[in-house]
Amino acid sequence: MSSAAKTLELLTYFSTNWPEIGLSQLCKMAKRDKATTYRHLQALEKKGFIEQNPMTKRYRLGPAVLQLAQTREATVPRKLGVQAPLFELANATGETCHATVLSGTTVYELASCDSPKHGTRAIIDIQTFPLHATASGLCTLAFGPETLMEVALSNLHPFTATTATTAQDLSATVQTIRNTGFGRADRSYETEVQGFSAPIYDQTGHLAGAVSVASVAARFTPKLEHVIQDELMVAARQISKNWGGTIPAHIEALWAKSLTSENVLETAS
Amino acid sequence: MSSAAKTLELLTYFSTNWPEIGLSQLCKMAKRDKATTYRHLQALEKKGFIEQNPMTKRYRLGPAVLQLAQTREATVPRKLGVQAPLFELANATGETCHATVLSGTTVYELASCDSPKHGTRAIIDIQTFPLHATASGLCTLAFGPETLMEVALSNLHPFTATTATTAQDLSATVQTIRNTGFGRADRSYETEVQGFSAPIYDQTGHLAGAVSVASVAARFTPKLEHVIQDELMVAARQISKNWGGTIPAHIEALWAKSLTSENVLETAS
DNA sequence: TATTGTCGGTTCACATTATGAACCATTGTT
DNA sequence: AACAATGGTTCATAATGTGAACCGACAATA
Repeated sequence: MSSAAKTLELLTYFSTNWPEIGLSQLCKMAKRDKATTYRHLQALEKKGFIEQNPMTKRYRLGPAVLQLAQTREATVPRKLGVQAPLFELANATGETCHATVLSGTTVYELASCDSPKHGTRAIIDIQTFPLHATASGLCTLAFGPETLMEVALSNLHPFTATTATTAQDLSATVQTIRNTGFGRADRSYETEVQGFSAPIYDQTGHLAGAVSVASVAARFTPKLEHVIQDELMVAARQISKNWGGTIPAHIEALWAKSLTSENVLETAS
Repeated sequence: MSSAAKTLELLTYFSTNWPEIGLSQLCKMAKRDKATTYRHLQALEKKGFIEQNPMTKRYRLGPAVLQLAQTREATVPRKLGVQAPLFELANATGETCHATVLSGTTVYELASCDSPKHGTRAIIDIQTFPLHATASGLCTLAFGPETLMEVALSNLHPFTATTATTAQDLSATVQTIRNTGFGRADRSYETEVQGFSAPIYDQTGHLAGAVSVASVAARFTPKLEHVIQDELMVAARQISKNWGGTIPAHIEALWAKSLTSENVLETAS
């Protein structure tokens, strides 16, 4: 790994829960030598990516990141295009919703919205979504570039008892998603949470991200599933539109089929 | 310069005016070898700091910066504490206002507000403020850590005819500021712009940034100067309060004196 | 007061890593 | 067809990164 990559990696240890980190602490987290870590921190500090709290001597994120974020959002207004549909989705489903973006081979959280009374809230803990265990990740895996599968297979961390941990399991899960048009994670990341997800597309015509609903398994019902899928389609279409893309025909076809079969179930019950 | 620093430096070339940059172009800007730049870009991309537009093959800032910014602002809500006072300042003075933060030895733009009809607007061009030529920079130099002077002296770029270009000039300018409590840049960064600035403090008790007014020299009058200084004090006090600090007594004393002498002038004229 | 542990930060011999001239493949222009 | 861009790759060279050991300061413990 390049020295630059190691340096950048240090930034990922800063989070809302842990905003200030001392040198020794950071060494432990990153499992690196103190001298090395110190030099990396120096580089980051010199460029304004971190700064040292003069009181505590600990490090925290610096002003440079604000500028970059401002430029990014002015260039590619992903967050802007996600706010309203995500709020609607949370409102309609009564569950917590997320929007994620795929960049390279990583699924990043972009925004999150609690339902239904709260507005869009700040990202709290998770910053990247595991490809093999979350609805967003699986959805991205199913409809994103083929090369993602290798990355996913290289890290099949078993979060829960139902997490896919073999290539066979994972490929079966992905296949199901490719057949239905919806990502689904049945308590595979957190016990007691069912995730549903739909793909988002931008002007390139490729998958750009995913929108998902995290439903508490306890209060989950087939009727709710129906509502979630329904609303996910609406949200995915709207966000794609806001991002300058459209849902590809083959996905729409899957969704149409899915709806039909659900209607059949509904009329049957 | 460390390889990590070089890598980070690439990020600064992305701006709202120039959001997407190709490999060759970036090489020219950074004056580096193509292979080197390419490897650096790879590192940045792998960590999500940039991404490649699949259409144009050009690079742009990635999603990772959004997360860092979110964490930074959640940790140290600088922007939040600046918005309202800056708007008031722009309103009251009728000029464009800026807030800057000092991080390490660099003065970063934090927010900017056009007057009086426009709201707070995005940062457009400048991202860091030269210490020796801008009101914010000079103010920071005057009331910030002593070590800044070395940094300032190492880069006395002559922006205009009145830019301080010698150690003597600069130290005289700084001395004046230390006597008045206000940073001032008389067409030393842009011809036709008079800058005024006041220091901001946070909970550490040290200077944390500056708030400034960029006044068009053409429509500048002693009366306007009075208004600007008056409003700068209000803004600096409020922002310092929002950042958990207060204006130190010696600065307040300078301001009080400055006001008195102005009143004398006023009654005399 | 002496001891111990931890902190942020520094040194220097060692070797991994970065570097850039020259190269290739592709695309659009003249 | 020749040319000039582009993004991307190779490999010998050399600069840069690395980490065990060290330092001084501070805090808790005995």
